[in-house]
Amino acid sequence: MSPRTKLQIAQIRRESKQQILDAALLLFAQNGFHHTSISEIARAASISKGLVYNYFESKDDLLKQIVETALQTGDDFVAHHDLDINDPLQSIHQTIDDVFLLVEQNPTYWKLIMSLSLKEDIMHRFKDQLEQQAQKNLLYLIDYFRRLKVPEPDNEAMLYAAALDGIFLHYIYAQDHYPLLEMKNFVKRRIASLFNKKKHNG
Amino acid sequence: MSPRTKLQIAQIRRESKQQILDAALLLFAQNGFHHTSISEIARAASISKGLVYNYFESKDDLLKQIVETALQTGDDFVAHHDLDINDPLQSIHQTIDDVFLLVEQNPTYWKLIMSLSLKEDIMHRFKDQLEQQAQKNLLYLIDYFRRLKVPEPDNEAMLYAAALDGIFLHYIYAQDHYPLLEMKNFVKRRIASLFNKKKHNG
Amino acid sequence: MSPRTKLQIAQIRRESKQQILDAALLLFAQNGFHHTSISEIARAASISKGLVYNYFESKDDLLKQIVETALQTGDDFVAHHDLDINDPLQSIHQTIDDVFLLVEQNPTYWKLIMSLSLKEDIMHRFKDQLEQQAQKNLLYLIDYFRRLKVPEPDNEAMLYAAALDGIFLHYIYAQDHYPLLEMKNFVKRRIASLFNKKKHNG
Amino acid sequence: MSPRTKLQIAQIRRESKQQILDAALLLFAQNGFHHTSISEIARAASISKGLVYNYFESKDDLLKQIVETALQTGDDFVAHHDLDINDPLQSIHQTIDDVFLLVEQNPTYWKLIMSLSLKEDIMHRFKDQLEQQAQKNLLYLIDYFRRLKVPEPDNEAMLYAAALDGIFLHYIYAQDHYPLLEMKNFVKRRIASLFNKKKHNG
DNA sequence: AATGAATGAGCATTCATTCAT
DNA sequence: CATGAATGAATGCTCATTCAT
Repeated sequence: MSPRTKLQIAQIRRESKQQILDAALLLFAQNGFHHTSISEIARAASISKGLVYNYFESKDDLLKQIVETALQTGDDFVAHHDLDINDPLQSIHQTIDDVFLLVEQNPTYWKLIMSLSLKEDIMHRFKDQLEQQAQKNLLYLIDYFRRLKVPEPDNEAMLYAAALDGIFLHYIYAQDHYPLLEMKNFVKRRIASLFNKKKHNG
Repeated sequence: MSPRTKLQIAQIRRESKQQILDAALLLFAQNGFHHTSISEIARAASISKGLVYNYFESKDDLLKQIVETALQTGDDFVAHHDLDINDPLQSIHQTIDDVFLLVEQNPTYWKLIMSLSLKEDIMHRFKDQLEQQAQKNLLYLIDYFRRLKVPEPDNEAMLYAAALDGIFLHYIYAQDHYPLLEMKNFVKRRIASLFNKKKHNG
Repeated sequence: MSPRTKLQIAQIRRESKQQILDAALLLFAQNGFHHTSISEIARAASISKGLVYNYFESKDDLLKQIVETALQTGDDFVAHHDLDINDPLQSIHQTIDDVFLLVEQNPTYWKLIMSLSLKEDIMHRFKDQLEQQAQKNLLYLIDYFRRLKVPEPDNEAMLYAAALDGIFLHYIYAQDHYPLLEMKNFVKRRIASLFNKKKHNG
Repeated sequence: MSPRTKLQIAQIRRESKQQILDAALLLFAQNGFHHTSISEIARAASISKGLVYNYFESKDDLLKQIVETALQTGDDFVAHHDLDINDPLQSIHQTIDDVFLLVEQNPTYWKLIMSLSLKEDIMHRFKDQLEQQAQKNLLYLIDYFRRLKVPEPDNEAMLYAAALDGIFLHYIYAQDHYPLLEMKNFVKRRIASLFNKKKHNG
């Protein structure tokens, strides 16, 4: 009789919206933005086509919200490292653990971001944000390496940044076959060896 | 108005086809496959829309031939290394020079390939070929490292393979701002240091 | 929380319905029937979308009731003239005053009616009613002119009927810039001159 | 074998475009702009939906070209009167003949223009042009009346302008039943009587 | 070999209407 | 009486592809 309470409505909205976001993320990552129709998303989310527009202004807006969620996750991850001020090697190891965890737990997100990051028509809106975040991460890495007295901290940082992105690219491409854990540990060992070598030489 | 000879016709065909391929590659890389219409390609190639279908069965076929050209270039590049059998470090340096040159000279190709490599709907036809080629390159690298007595040649090779792809990813993304030459030299130095360290320790 | 009396409910219904009608009239006249959505009407009436359907069977029904109200106003206006039987010139002047007043006081209604009157898909339901009313008004005018011994009362009546509609059309189109009062007085003067000329000639 | 000549293509294009324009004009005038779908237009023109977009950028552009044709016809009509400088009464009669002819010959155009002229969402683009044209015509009329020594030339002109638009409105609304010829002659007679009265009084 | 008119399937988006609460 | 989530038909528009010339 009486209409639903605001709480109930908010709950319904949150659930429906999440259903759409989940379905869209999966399909965008799997088939690409342009090869995913609103109809497909609706079908995958078990709702009607029209309902999508109750929650998102447009297909572009839907993508935007997905990408922003992904980038926000990355931002949160970086923010949490502001507090690490002690042992740099420890910090790097922690960072590596975190970033691998991030990718392992949300491979679909990162697949989408990587896939989109090369499509300029779609990503020019996010390019600035993406670059800033990458730059921020790079500066942390450089700082760590500098404190570890690594001889060429800038180059070393860029190399490892590239290596990590390359690893994730290969992981996403090969999905199940890739020895992600093995690579993580190897990267940590290699970085430790940089440090050890310096220590021994000093 | 004398009829063209078969040779002339073949020549015209080859040139027209190449014009289309060039225009399509540029536009696909610039604007994405789905955002490039046959009309645009025809206009860019200064021919009519209909003529495209005299040379290519479909838009997909056009893409396929572009990708195959790119992959063939990579194959040729690998094939040429079958002959290197002497100093492994020299070989690695040569390989690195070659692969950087390849990317520098055809950034558009690699941008397209990288962009497409994550779009399963488009690339599933090329995935096997791409993986085989990557695997082949990886095996060479492992072999080089093994001969250099690097302790974990498999991991080291995978790391550098990832690093190279990561560098190219960053280069393609940042285009003009990226210190590609600096990174090339740094990679070479780092690999040399792997070797030197071993030598000194041995 | 005591249940509302039937009277209260009827009161609420009447008020809600009027709110919807007012909002719809304004929006239909402002933006056109097809460019006004039920959502907009509901928002403008500060009620929910669904509630509109408690009062009106459909969007078409809503329009129908608005148009009928407008036509009823016209009918009432004509009916009130049944009683005028004395001085025809006086009657005509009175009629002109009334009809100008009607338009001045409800420009929105007449704008909507005029706008709709040419859209056959919408108005075919009202066309008969509209024509009958126009015919009735025309007959009054003819009768007045006949009693004033105007030489061609039929043509003269049709001319002035057209002139009035033309004036209202221009007024609605130009809205604020139109000298409606000036035209009203001029029309009255012209009609008086018809009469005077006859009188003098006679 | 050989492709069509440019002349043939231009011919085909002209014919197809005219087919679309004719069908669209009819349907827009009959059912209104918003109630006419591109599919309907295509069906009425016996062509495919997509072909419409080979000739018009959008549905709006199609409307624009129709309206512009109509307005151009009106412009041409006005322009042709620049040359009349002699007997004002003769000029007015000629003008009236012309404008009635214009409407009689293209009732569909004028129906559309009148119907649209009250839909602000559609016509705001043409409003300026329409008003300028109306103003120009009005000034001619005022000038004629002034030269005829009519006492209130401005008001008289506005009245007759309104009367003419009202007549056309009624004609378009009643289509076949309206005594357009009779009204034309009556208007001419009335205007002549204005003149005669003056002459006799003078 | 070459042209471009013509087709029609496919897609994003809107919106009147329904209905569970 | 009242709400707004949900539906799905309809529409403007794009574009790969075909085909007559």
